Amino acid sequence: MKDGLLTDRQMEVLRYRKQGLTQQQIADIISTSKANVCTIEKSAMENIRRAKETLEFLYTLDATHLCVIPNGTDLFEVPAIIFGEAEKINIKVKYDTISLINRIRESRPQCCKARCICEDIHVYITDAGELYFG
Amino acid sequence: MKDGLLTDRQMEVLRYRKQGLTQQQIADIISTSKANVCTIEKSAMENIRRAKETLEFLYTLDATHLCVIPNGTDLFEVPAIIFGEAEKINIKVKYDTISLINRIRESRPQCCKARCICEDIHVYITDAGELYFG
DNA sequence: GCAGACTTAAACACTTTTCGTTAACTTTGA
DNA sequence: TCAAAGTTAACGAAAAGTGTTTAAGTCTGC
Repeated sequence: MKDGLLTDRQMEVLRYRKQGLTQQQIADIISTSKANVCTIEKSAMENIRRAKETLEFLYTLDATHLCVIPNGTDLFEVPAIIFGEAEKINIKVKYDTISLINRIRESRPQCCKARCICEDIHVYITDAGELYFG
Repeated sequence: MKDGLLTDRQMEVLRYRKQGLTQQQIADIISTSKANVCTIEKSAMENIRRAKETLEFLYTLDATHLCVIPNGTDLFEVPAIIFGEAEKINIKVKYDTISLINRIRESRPQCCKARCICEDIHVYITDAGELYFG
């Protein structure tokens, strides 16, 4: 039973990158070429993308795609967008403005720098008005 | 460039399952054995587990290692340990005692037998006080 | 106990992924 | 413009994942 999608090599490279090392420096440390470090990093990112998409699929199993909150949106404007889209398809969102903002912050902490959404957020909604952020 | 982690076969089976069909019924529809449906479903769940774990790893990348809760610790003593360690580095944990215990139980169910932590748990924390258990 | 639903293990052919090389290419900052 | 950083393409070998089958196993409700 393996753990995640990423191989040891991929995690190793990502950690070094997070520390700010260049591909060449990492290549020296792990004794390979910088081209190889590049491809390892690239396939790691690809795996991360696939992991996200896999969970998106899960949500779509019992929810429908409502809208996308674009990168750069003010967090406080998000509820109005979501309420508007939900109204279009006649679903009542089961959160009020405040608790919706809290849900987003809890659900995607890495997307919320202060009041600014710093990453596109896909919003899914069930018939019952439950929301998912992918 | 493939999309998610799940194969077409795996998504097919999950969709039928969501509709409430038995493995035998699905086997008849897609013309194979029920044992095969079982293994396909199982590997789909395994892939979903791995997708989640992959994203968890991502979070630990921008969090710092706070401490280790040693195997054998009483679950109810954990919050005090974490609050203490976080205070040392001047970060305010964004959970209170009760919700912290719940977070641990949800996040690492296999580590909590009754009130006893039965596996070392590495605790990570972000500047914002968000916690991850690895 | 019995039937139906589900799980498991071993084995097999097949496909995909990974890590690595070399060599040429583009981007970026001073 | 120069050097360092990063990317890309083509290729190979080894490893891992997938879909299948068959046959045996567990678990559950009646």
